[in-house]
Amino acid sequence: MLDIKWIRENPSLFDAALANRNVPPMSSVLVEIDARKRNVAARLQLLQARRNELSDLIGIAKAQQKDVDVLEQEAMDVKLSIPELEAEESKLSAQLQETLSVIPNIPLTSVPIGSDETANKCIRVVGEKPQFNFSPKTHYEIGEALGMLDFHSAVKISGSRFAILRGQMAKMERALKSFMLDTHVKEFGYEEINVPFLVKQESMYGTGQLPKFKEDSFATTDGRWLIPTAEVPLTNLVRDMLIPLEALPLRMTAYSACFRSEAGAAGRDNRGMMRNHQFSKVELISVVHPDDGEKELERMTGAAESILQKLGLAYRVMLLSTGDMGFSASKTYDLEVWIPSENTYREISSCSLCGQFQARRMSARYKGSSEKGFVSTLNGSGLAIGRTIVAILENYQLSNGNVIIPEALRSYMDGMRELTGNGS
RNA sequence: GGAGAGAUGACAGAGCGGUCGAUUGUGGCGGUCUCGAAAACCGUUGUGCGGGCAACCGCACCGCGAGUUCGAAUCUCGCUCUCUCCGCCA
Repeated sequence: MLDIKWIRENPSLFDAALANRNVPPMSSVLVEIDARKRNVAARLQLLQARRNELSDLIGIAKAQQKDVDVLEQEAMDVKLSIPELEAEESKLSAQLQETLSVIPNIPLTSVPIGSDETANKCIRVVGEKPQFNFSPKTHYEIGEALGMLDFHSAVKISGSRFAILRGQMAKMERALKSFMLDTHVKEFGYEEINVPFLVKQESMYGTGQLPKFKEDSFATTDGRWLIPTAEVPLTNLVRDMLIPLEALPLRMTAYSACFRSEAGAAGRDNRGMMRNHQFSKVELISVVHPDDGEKELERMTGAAESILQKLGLAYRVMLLSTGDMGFSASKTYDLEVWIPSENTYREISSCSLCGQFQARRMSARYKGSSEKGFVSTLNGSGLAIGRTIVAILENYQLSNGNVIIPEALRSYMDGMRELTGNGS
């Protein structure tokens, strides 16, 4: 949610920013609604003021046992003209609110301008791509050959776009979860949190999934939503809170399953575990003073990168262009990991600064001795576990079909050095 | 699922239908005292919106939504949520 006051004062800046996000200009509509609303409110308030004044006078007159007929008559007249204006005002407020709630965040000036991902800017390329003296297989070929990735059973049980991990690979998923959480807690000072995977509508609204993107997520029969990311429950921890300035920054990390309908993804990544309805992810959340957002984004991105570095995976950091960013973001770095079978980099983490956009939606504020305001929120994957497994399988594959387990993970896997397809 | 209790300011906790936007305590801020600190004492301290250069003024807000009334935190109804007890259950 953007600040209508800011839009009112900077209509052309606002429209220019929207244009960069492929959204048509909206300032004139918004300013118009806002002006009408304030006009109605001003008239309403005059009537209310008179009504309150008359009520006080009646109270005083009655206490003095004076005649109140004239006063009561005027009070009655005033009273009757109020409801119409009230209805008008709440209608305009709702209209303003609805219009604002589907407008995306404004990109920071450091974000490259462009209409889609082709305008994204590569910030750095890190790590060594593996060299193979054979043609590298896809992760699903490797996993199925090892008997550890079972898509047939997944289809039988749940349908397409699910995966079942078995044996050593199931263990690896569990190891990755612990490894990532431990790293973020011990090295980067995040608090480990265990969150619900079902949330209320208000929570989805707070982080920006609703009302605009309801077709992207799954709803339950009792009106709750399956979280598409742990960002939702984690960030909503500060909803309706007034946080003491000295408590900032808040840094939290959580593992969760994530559920996405992938409604618009027909035909993309149909095979394997790149794009499933359910996947595992370790999420990072920061809540900071609004001045500290960009600095914190760098820090958070660094934390996510450290996982890739420890796992020895080659990756690059992309600064997303204005046209490729998510709804709530004002600046986003994607981490893209090297995928040998596709001979390309694929997204494995997305770290976004949302500024005060989410905080305004969910009323998350901070208060210091001499200042107060909406906090700034950030979220980032650290990392998507399913895609991390994909990357490990492909980058560490051997010609005999086995897969080397990255050293950083071995202590979490009873010292195991390779996925062999034998035993569990 | 059954029965009961409750939702008030950052937190705790009062509040006969008429200066109640709200007593009080804690916390915060400022000060007195002190070499300094603690304690004690004094003062101050809600949020949002609108108007004004400003001092300031107005409106709304005591879970949410309706209603009664000239006037509602206080009365009525509906909803939501929380808590306690019983039952069931991982």
